[in-house]
Amino acid sequence: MLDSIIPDPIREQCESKGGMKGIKKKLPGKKELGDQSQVFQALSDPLRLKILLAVVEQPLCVCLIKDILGGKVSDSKLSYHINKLKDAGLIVGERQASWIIYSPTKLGEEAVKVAGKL
Amino acid sequence: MLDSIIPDPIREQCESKGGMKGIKKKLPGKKELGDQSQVFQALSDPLRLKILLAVVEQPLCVCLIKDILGGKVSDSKLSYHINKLKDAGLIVGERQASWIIYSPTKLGEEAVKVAGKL
DNA sequence: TCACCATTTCAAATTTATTTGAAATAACTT
DNA sequence: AAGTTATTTCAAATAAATTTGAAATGGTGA
Repeated sequence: MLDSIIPDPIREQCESKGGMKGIKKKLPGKKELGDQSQVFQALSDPLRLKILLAVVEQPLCVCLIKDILGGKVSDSKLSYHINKLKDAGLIVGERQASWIIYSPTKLGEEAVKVAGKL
Repeated sequence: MLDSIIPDPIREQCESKGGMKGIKKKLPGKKELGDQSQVFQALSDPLRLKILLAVVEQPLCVCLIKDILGGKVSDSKLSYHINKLKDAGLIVGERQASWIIYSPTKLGEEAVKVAGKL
């Protein structure tokens, strides 16, 4: 591949990095890519992002999350999105009497710091 | 809302933060949430993540990106994914003779640092 | 136990994202 | 100008994510 016709400066840069083989080796494997993209996918919806940001401000039960989102979301819809965040490991829910209180995980806290930079 | 029946510790914490109103005010608006989630959505696919990581290692033309991905992607598919990254502002392409060389933007570089933490 | 509230689950309908293959551009070579 | 290579565009097909509404679950308190 490196010997086919490609821009000269690129070829040189590639070779100084061990060629295509060298570059490929630095990239994460299937599992790591899959895990990371699952987290990003959980963050890829404005509603979910807002939910995460909210519980980072303050752990909340589902009904208060709903209140924050402004009434335009059904319970089942909300539950679906909460689950996506949970499955991605961004939040956890703990039962307290009738309610389930959601709070961010370590990963969830990281993620919002990160979101701020983008 | 704050006066309906919810767990006591939660109510107190909320009130110390200016109530639901206070919490809502700290959350980003529609535009900001939308922009951030678009970036996350671009990162939410393993193939795209790999493309971004690759061009961060080394600016590359499409054909070399294709090589890195291991031949299992068609040109049009690859082009589609590259476009998503471009639309999200994570990479830019610059023409050099016959080729278009893709490299990360500032945002793209940030994003990969971030991915490492997740 | 019964009725009630908070939340989740399920399957069907809908929307959005991705894949495919063929055709279009764009720049280089002859 | 015609041919070749790199890359993109387009529309149709497929697949995946989201929304909906109804029904289920699980805890609480009379």
